[in-house]
Amino acid sequence: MTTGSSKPIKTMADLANLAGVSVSTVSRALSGHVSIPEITQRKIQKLARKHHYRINTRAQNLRLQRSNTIAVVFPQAQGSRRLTSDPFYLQIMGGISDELRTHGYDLLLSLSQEDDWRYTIQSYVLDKRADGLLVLERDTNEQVITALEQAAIPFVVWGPVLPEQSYISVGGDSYGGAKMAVEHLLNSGRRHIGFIGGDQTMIETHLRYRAYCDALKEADRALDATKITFTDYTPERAKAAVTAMLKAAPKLDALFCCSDVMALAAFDPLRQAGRDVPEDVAVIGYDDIPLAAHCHPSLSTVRQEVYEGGRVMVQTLLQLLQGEGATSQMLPVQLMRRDSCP
Amino acid sequence: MTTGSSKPIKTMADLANLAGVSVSTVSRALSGHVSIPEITQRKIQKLARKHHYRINTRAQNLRLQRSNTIAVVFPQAQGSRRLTSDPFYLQIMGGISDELRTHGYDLLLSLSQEDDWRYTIQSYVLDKRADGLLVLERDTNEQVITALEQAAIPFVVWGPVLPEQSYISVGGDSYGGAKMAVEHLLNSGRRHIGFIGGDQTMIETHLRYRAYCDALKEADRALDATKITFTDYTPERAKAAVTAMLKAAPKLDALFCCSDVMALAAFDPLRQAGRDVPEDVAVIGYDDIPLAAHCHPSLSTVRQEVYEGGRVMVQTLLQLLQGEGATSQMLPVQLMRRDSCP
DNA sequence: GGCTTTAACGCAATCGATTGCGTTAACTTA
DNA sequence: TAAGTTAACGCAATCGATTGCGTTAAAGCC
Repeated sequence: MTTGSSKPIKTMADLANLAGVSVSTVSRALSGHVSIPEITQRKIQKLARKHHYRINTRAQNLRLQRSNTIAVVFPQAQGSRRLTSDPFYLQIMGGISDELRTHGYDLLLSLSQEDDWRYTIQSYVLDKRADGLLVLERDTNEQVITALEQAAIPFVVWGPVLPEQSYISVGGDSYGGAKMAVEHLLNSGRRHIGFIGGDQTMIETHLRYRAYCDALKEADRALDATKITFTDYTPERAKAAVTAMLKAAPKLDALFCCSDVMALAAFDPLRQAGRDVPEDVAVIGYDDIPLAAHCHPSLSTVRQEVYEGGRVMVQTLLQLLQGEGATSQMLPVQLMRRDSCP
Repeated sequence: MTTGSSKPIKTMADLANLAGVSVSTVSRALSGHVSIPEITQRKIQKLARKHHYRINTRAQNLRLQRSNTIAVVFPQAQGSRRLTSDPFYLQIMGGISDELRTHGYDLLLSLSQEDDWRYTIQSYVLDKRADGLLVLERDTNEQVITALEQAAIPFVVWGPVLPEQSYISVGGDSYGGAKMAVEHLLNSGRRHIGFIGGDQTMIETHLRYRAYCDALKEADRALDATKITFTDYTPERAKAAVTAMLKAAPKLDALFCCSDVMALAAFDPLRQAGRDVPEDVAVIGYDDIPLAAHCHPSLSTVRQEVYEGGRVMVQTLLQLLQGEGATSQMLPVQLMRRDSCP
């Protein structure tokens, strides 16, 4: 076996030289075009393998007017640090990454601050660096979605599906999940149920809050503003919120939090106030992050199939890109009963 | 103001037409070349802005033989799910992303399984889709690093700096951090200190284990195999490890864990066994994830400046790419004394 | 053998930029 | 006014691929 490695084969031209044919023939041979006899195809393919030749994807994409890349953006509100504190995002990224790879797409990541939105959109899609966008959190005022729609950029948003929405989203059943959780608290005999959510303008928080209200109403319980807090999806803010809530509403006997990270952070002020979980205060979170089942007490929570959700987002976006009609999808959620509210 | 939007300006040729000059002139005007008088430069730049023209980065990069992109790979060992369970990774990604943006680089992400390593390397760098690589966890057997070195691909690894290493890495002082932690446990009067780490072949775990051994030795304590477990960086495995350890070593009065997620997962089996934290068993973790300060009891831990670490990795890689000499960096760590071991 | 058919492959334009070099016209100088 | 200088800009090659169309030569047919 004489692997005469005279010079590295970097381009099709190199390979064409070596094979004694033209670049066109190499291109067609590698892509299996009919006009090249199988014998020649195999010969050239073999040569390419031998010299570890790989098509330059970027040149190919330029020629083919595509990018074979999907950009993922996290439009994190300014000041929010949920992004770097919540494993939720890692799980969804795992699903997105795996699914993109099976389709041969690259993943361009942008952990952008709110300010950078317009720039990000233009820079990624108008530059043709990405074929489409995956948006992992709604902008609070939906400016971004409007911008994306105007720019005619294919995109899929993570979030609950609303009846009248003009864009496509994939997300868990926020309303249903929260309803199950609050009803479970009510069924456990709890009467003073607190709510801790993210920013009020977030659609997810909004839906979960509505579910909370509806569940209380159906149980003939009145709303009590002292037991309702809209804050930020971070442990710090959640902790502060619970501390304040305990002061304002000492009879609190249950807590529904819009994320597991917030729920876990609630344990500390509760214990410091002498309340046992779940005996004195039952707690239910949201997401079912890996730690939820393995903390103490283990956390009851609404499980979202987030990894699967990431994969579905990709599938949906690719359908959009291929011009097939795609539809929003509401993924089922599941109440995980654990020790914090058995 | 007559914004006659006849047709969208997508390419330099469009813009050149509009301005009545050649493509070359537009190119030079936009890049501020001296041979174009300032008057013309400003005129063309203004026109470009007016029509929201943006240079096609991919074409530009092809021409300039660069990619302006850095790829981040997570060589997760098969079966390990740390990737999608540990906020550690999110923090480091935040630093990487922010720093890359300030330098105008794109971020290509690959959450690859071990199998895909060779493919990933070839596909990203040999295809010239990325100028360099950031590696977020060492392969257990360092095969990958060898492959990268052979392929002459610029890369920077996250991890502790070893005296004789041939490549460049950025990481916290694993040995020093662990030493501080175990010494703090000893100073608190603990005598039966357990160790829970990741895979034994992981350099970080190895260094922390050596620090643990050295600290015990210096305190004239013998090693006890029943109090040492090498497992996986996930809450499930950590929990199982602690349960087993409590059976085998009932006198356990302290626990040092190689990640906060493992430490938090240790709380549950400890409590179930009737041990209070920190009264009966003190616990120290590693990383200082956001939740650590806000759980109950709040977690003592070794803080790594992970966000900053991500930024340093990028800076180091960019230095490498510019041909400047770059050096490995050991970032300082800090013992955060909280309630789990005050 | 001459003509048509067709298999196999090459030429050259193209994707959207950059850049060395050549060209044009205005300006300077003798 | 003719020759030389220089400012301003265009031509065309180039990065590494793809592809419509044209060309060549062998094969088929009468």
